[in-house]
Amino acid sequence: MKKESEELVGVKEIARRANVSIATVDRVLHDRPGVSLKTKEKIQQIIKELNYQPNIVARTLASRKKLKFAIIMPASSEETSYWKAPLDGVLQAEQELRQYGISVEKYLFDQNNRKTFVKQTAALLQQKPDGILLAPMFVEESNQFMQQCREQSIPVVFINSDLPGQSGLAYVGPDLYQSGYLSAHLISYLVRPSDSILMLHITRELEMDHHLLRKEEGFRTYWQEQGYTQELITMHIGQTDTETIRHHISRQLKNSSIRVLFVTNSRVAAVAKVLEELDRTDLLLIGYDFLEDSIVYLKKNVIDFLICQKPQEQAYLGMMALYDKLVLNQPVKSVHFMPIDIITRENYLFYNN
Amino acid sequence: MKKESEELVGVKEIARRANVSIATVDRVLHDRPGVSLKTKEKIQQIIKELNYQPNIVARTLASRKKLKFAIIMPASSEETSYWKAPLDGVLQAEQELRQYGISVEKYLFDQNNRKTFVKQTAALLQQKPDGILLAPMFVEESNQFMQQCREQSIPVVFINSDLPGQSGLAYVGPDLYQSGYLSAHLISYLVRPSDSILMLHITRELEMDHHLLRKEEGFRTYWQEQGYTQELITMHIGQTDTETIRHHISRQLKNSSIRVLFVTNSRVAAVAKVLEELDRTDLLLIGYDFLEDSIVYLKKNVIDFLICQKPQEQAYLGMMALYDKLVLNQPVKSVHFMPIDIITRENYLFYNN
DNA sequence: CTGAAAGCGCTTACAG
DNA sequence: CTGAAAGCGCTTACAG
Repeated sequence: MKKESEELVGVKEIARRANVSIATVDRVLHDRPGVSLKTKEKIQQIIKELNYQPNIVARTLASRKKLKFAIIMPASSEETSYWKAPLDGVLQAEQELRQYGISVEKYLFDQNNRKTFVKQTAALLQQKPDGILLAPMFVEESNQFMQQCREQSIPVVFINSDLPGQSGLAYVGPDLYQSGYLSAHLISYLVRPSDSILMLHITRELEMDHHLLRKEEGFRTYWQEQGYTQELITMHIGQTDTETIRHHISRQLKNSSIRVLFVTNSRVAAVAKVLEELDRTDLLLIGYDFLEDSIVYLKKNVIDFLICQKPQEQAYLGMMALYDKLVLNQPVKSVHFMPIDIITRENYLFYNN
Repeated sequence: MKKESEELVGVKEIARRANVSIATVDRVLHDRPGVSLKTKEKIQQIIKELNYQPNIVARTLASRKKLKFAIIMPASSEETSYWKAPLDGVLQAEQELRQYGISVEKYLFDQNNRKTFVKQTAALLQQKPDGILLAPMFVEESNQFMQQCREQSIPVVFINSDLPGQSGLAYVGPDLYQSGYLSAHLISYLVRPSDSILMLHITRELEMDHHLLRKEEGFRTYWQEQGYTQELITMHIGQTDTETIRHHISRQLKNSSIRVLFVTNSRVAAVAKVLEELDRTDLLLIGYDFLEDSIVYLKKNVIDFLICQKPQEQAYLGMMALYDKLVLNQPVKSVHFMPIDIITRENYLFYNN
């Protein structure tokens, strides 16, 4: 009985019961104007009674509406291939969404050059996309961009990191504080009472530091909560070339009890290279992200742990959030924290970004 | 130009070019009989030239074919709620697949009683499903079941563990050997030279042991490869009640240097309970699976690490493999190993089964 | 404010 | 072996 009624529920049946045409039902369904209040209420009542669920497949086929999504994120670079993964996520989403008539335009910028970001946002807005996926690396410029999106009523989803004080449609990415907190926990198993820990922020753009500093904050909080007394040395290296890194690290290692190095981003591969050259692979090295370079050192046991946050999935889910909102008209979770994955020599083969 | 041609590609255009009706194109598309070889080849040629991609949305809408999937796995029980997660994965898939006309029938059995499995497989086959998701707990009975599925040409996807010597459509689950190997690596960071390790297999059904023994094998291999000399005590506990577990563990702990306990399945929660009662939470405890009970002890720092393999996703992906094969006619990866996740007090909040 | 009709790109009987 | 026609459940002009 229940089944039968379920079979019948469609615009046609609703129209029949309301004594109107399916066009009118469609108007109510989409809250379009041109329906008398009385008819509207009657139809809404029937929709409710029947617990009508629209057939998304039919809707997609009939509506030739083509949506345009735009993404803007850093380009993968010599310096770090991190951004290849999010782009892959975008590509995956694009492929799945293509059959629903959604196209995706990609705008990449140089994460060491905020001007390229501004330029790309301008180009992007000219295309008048229906939804935007944004990796907000530059706080100030991103704020301005958000302002424009708001004016044009274009929903924006953040990935990788959010934008302090701004709320887009959703954020998909790591909880940076917890990420640092976790690292501290992990490291607490590895250090002896007399060891020191060297925490390294390796980045050119100061702006990105709010990112790294959140991790440090989480780390320090854990350390204090636990009452650990090991020395914690923090260091900022403003150049990302091996030369500079080697210089600073070898100096630090000369006269100290450092036994653990914690790199707060994907530059851990560069540190691994340095440690290998210095013949100090005995040290424990922990860092971020699942990059090919890093995996090489993970296999060689130079890097001990990598903390990853599924960059590909971040982008994929971000795109799907736009789809849920814009196509399915579904509510979207405003914050979606990614799992914090710990990668080792043994499980890396099974890690899917 | 390219774009224009892409717009036009559909059965209609193919039919026009081949000078046939779209019905004939459809026949070729689905490799149905009733087309002369000459016509068939001509059409295939055009399909290739045009790089025709069928519109799945239209196809789904037009084809009122209703597929029936069946799943058979253990029921979640008092003893362990592990199987709740895979069922959730099935439910999630069911919801997404419903709109494509796919229904899912669930057959659950008691993992401590192989007769219930046999009974359920019989009931399942009577329904003549188009595809099956199977957690093959009982090797012999599962083999017989597979035989029947083969006779009826029903594709089967394994989850959780595969079936030695049998190949279904696909396997989605952990690489058990690597899982044990990883545990050993993790534990190697935690033990001091004088410590001993207690490895615990807690299970009633001997049959399931091939599962656990694979993990032990991986563990031992790592330990040997690395040349570690710490004592490794293995123990099988055939009852899963707290009483029995306490009895065995307290005996072991009495006179030994044991400092790490490694439980090879989800019964780690019971061990945690015992350790708490014995006031031996100073010991390091590592086990499997993301169960509520275990998380409680993880938070309390009684359990130190949990190794998880996304049971929910296993089932979800298994269902999707059936969909890819049966609906989209796409090739399916015959083995899909899950990532090996390490869960701690700090990252559990961000873990999605 | 409302409805009749065409159409989205396929599949499915049915007729020949 | 092949084709004309109806239909899947919606949306979209268009006419009134």
